Amino acid sequence: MYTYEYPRPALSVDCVIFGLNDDELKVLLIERAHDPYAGYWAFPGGFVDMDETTEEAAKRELQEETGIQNMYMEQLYTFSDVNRDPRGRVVSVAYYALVKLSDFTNQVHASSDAKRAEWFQVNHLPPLAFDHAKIFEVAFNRLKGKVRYQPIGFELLPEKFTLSQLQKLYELILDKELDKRNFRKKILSMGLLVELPERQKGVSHRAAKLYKFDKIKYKELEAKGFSFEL
Amino acid sequence: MYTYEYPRPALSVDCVIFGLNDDELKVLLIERAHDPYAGYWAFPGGFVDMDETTEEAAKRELQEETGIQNMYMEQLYTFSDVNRDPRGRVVSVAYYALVKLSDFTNQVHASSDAKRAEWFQVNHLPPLAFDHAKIFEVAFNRLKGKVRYQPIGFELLPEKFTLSQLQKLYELILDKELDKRNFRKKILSMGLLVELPERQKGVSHRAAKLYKFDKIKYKELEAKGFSFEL
DNA sequence: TCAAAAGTGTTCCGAATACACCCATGA
DNA sequence: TCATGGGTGTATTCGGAACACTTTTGA
Repeated sequence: MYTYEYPRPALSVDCVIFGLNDDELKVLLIERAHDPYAGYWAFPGGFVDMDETTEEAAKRELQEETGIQNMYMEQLYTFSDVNRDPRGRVVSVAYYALVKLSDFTNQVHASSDAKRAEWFQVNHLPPLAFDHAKIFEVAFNRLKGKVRYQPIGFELLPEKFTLSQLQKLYELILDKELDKRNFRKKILSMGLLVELPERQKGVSHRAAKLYKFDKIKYKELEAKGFSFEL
Repeated sequence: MYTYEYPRPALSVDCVIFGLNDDELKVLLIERAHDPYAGYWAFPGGFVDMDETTEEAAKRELQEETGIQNMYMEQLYTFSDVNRDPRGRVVSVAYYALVKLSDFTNQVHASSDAKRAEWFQVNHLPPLAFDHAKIFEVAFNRLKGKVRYQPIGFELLPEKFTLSQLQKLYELILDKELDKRNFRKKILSMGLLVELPERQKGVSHRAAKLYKFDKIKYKELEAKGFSFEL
């Protein structure tokens, strides 16, 4: 038991994890087994330990609940509505993360807890627990905003990707169609993509060239004041 | 005394308040009377009560410590380094605020506590307590970023302002000179400024027209997909 | 009459947009 | 041989950048 002179809210973290599956943008949810909100879905999360930052807590929870590691992660917002959790005062620091879904088997095995984890398409989410619908909204808007002026979209793609995959990704996130020629012209003119001596395999049409994102070059350019924009 | 099954970090808020004084961008700091960091300066802040959101806490602290009310305020970031406060584990949700300094007497009277509050120019800050230098850095960068694609600069100016004042403000925040004609052309072309039937008074040169920002029109345009950009 | 800031248009250049056809591949 | 997506260039338009002089006012 721990006692304090003044009352303290509990502090938790929640993670909105985006992944790209073929032509669909998805988020990872976990089904709640117990009340409150038994049967509802929620973002993975948990309480912050005393010897870890909130970011460390978010990564730990993610690892524990889904086995996912080493993803791109960023703080989203802190949610502190007094009644957001019926069990009592809980303030939650939300993070959002981008993962290369291709790195995982299609189903993320929920961990120890025998909780069920599943990827849902972003515009077909089931009923969410707590204020998680609000959290998702903030996360998705942040992603839409950020993807345009920082090259974080690549975090969702496999190491090697085609220009069409990249374009489709942007079309999904920004929710509008882009012109193929203009898109290619612009993205290639930045000089951040490396053309690989490889092509797509096993497709029943002309095989596309594969590219990878040159992170090192991006860091260099960024330091010189270059700004990614799409 | 309050007792919990698991230990909990304390939860506080800190506010970075920006104000514009003539030709200088300033932030409000409070001198610490006691250890830790006695004699250092810190952003106003305090602990979050159980019946208020973090945003409410930030506004309350600001009101208590400085008397400032009704300013533009936005959540900045949550700082959770394990050792950021030598007294123990304290997680702090930081906010930044923009105030019309013209609304206040030049010196903000520090409140009850007999703490000394003072406005400092943003590039001549005294030594700051805790991780407040880091907080300031994040806040200033956020301001620089946000001011370009949201019309928040107006929150720093008086109701009625001249185009030169507006331009100077942007030059200060973005830290670069802007061309007068291009600036005016662009800002006026947005149709968000209302020309008032008034002019500057008591200046020893040609008196400038006064304008005000049309917030209602901005909301309308924003809803239609217009995006402010400078 | 001087100093100091207000106010005002045009030209040029580069980037964004619009747009259509042939190519390679496996089924 | 057909269906499917891969790959490519040009003309036009629009917005950003550069740039200098006249006007007004109070000291």
